[in-house]
Amino acid sequence: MTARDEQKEQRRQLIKDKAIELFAKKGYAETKIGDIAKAADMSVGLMFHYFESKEKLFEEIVRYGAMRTNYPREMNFENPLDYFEGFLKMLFQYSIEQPHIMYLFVIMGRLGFSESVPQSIKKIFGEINQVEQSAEIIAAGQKYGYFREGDPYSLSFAFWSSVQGIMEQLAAFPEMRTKEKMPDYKWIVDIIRGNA
Amino acid sequence: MTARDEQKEQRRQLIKDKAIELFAKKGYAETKIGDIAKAADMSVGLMFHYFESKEKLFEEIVRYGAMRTNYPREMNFENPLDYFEGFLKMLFQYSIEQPHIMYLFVIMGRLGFSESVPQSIKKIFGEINQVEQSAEIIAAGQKYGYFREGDPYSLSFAFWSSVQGIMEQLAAFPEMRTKEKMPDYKWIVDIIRGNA
DNA sequence: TAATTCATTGAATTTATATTCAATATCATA
DNA sequence: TATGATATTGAATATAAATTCAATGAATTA
Repeated sequence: MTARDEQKEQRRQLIKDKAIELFAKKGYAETKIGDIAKAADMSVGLMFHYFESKEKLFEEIVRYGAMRTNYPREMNFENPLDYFEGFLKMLFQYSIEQPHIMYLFVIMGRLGFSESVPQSIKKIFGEINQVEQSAEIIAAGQKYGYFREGDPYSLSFAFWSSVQGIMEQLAAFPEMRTKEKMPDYKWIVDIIRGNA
Repeated sequence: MTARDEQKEQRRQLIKDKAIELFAKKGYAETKIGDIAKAADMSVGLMFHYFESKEKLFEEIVRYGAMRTNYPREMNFENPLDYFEGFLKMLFQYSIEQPHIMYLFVIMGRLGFSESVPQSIKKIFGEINQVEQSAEIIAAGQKYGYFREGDPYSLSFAFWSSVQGIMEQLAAFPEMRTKEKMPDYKWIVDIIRGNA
């Protein structure tokens, strides 16, 4: 890769980074190309040199987000509780160091709604189904008493919805993003764990 | 009140109802006046007969939402746990019967972000501080062992963020809004209760 | 019934924003 | 240094959505 290509890649990355933050904080429609340009300190015109359109930029971010918010499958764990504790611990940790991951989470979580999101993007999203996957793990774990009683899918839904909510509020209130003030991941795992 | 005034009030209410659902599902910017008009089965022009502008309509909804999502202060409770259990039980119940309240919750919860929201609206929002109020109740309750250990503000933040997340996901996935599939309010209260 | 007021529409206007484009500057390399 | 390629800008254009408005229809009241 030539020096110029690297430069180009860095510029693109800068734009994506700023856009991720803005899309997470304000949503797709409320984020104007002008906002992103200003955040990345460049002219609006230049944005179109790097990205074909606002939609394509968003699509690229979603594609990236799909990768980044989807570790669980790859994680290996001792027992099913570890699956959730390990993931949350990591997520909360990362959120302080690189708000990045938190923003991606917010963006991905919102895709469920938005009837206005183009089909190509919804498709990427549809392929990940955190709730479904986790429900299976919960169902299996319940047999060994790792989780509380209750419909596994509902438990999984409650758990991931809460995680989503916390990521969103953390995105909105940066003053909560310190070691001291961050929620403890164990509190959240207790949604599915109960006193099992 | 004359018959015509009543008629007018009903029309305004119809518009607000449809708008609440749309604003909750798609956000402010992505909800077009045309969308609301279509949902309320009237012309776009007529919308402006009833509401001065999209922003004023939104403001009115936020004002209404501030009232509806802010019961806790008025609730009386035996012990501090009741405060949260009672509120959540009611909220989840209502969400099935009248998605209304859920949508309002979503709208209110999102106001935290949106730097684009006009000042007048932010002001209404700023006056409610669920997290702050609840933190006090938690702090008081901890002394008597009603809640788990931990920073009261963080606990309150985690709790309300989770509620927010659940309301949002319920708004997005109506198939979860049945007695059987709804999360159990006790699961969520366990965030702050732990095994205390 | 006539006059008045309100409800409603669809088309015209304005405005905000995405997108295009021609011109210029900067960089890389022969 | 000259040439070509890429980066960058600001202004022009296109587009979509909010808002206004004149005209029409329906209800209400004198």
